[in-house]
Amino acid sequence: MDKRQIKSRAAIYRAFGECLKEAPYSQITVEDILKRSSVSRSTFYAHFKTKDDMVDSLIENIFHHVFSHALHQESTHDFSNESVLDYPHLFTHVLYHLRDEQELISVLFQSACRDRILEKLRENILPLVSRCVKDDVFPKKDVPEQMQIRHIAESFIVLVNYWFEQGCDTSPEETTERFFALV
Amino acid sequence: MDKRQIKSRAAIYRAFGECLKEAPYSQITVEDILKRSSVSRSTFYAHFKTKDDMVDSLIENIFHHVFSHALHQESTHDFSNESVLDYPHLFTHVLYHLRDEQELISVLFQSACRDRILEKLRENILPLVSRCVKDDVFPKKDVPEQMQIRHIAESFIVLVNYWFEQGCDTSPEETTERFFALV
DNA sequence: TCTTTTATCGTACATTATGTTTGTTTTCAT
DNA sequence: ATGAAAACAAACATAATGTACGATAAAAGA
Repeated sequence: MDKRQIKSRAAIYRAFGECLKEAPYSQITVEDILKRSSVSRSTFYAHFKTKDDMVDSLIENIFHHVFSHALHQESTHDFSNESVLDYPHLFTHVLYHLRDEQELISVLFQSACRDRILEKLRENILPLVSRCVKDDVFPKKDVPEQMQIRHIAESFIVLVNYWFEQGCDTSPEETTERFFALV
Repeated sequence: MDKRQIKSRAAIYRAFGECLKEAPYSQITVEDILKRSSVSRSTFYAHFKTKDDMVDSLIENIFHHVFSHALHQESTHDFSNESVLDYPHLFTHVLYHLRDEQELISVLFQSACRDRILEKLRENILPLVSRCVKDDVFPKKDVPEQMQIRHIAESFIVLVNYWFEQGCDTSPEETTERFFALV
């Protein structure tokens, strides 16, 4: 991607994050973002169709960073031998990357975008948890398997939420331990 | 409240619910709601400051119905004797009332309002779960108590979510059983 | 280095949404 | 029946949205 595009997008993302500290999502206008980022109106609309579209792109961007490594580990892992993935390490890994984006994610968690970022987290975590359950990493419960998968995935998500609320006060390793203690 | 006010509000709520089936939340304008509800602009603004305000009021309204009975049971319960509240019945009760509002809640769950309605559910469920944990209804885990409370409350919420996604296909009683099986 | 491509900018503009105001009509409560 | 209060219609100022265009600056490629 062109250097200028990267710069524009970064400026927009940053400005939006700052706006979110001062006003609720629905009250932030494209106008506000333009002023703060010093990006011109036409440039904004050259990149994004709407404000919503911009936020989707921002969230996409965050999770690309968070999960690209985890996915890489998965894809390079040799499934032909019977060994099981090191799941705790994988979750810890995800937590490390989330913490890297702590400032922006914290703001998003407190905003009306919260749902969209949690949805994205869910989308990325579900396949991971799904494989865990199929590998019998967790004790089976007397409920439909899909329900248990959802339950465990959501447990991770709420843990992440709690973790961020506390300002990521515990280490990713410890947080993973707590996750496994809970489910 | 005046009959006319109730009628106006109901028309607005209904129209909004219909709009939500056709367009994402942020694209729905006050204009759309006015057309659909046949309520005049000035009336809308006499009731609500903004669209967001209207949604808050709508959600408040739903949960008033859902929780007013449960809270009543709690408040009339005699805490002076040592008996413990019938928690499973209480959760079942909440599920019954949620199911009564199934149509509207289902739409809200799929919209950008999702987060606000879940937040409200969380707000109402947390005190209930909090008391459960203090009454040792659930097995203690080796994590901070607040974290466990959050975890269990969120488990209930995700269960409700799942339940609605499946079209409330199981009975409230059975759903409560599953909840207790999970946590 | 020179040229071509492409992103950004500035400005202007049409369109649409917001929120307020005013006077009138209808409906409710008593 | 009558007064109080709510809904209405219409008009309005203000502000946001999204588009268009030529000019300028920066990056990419030869």
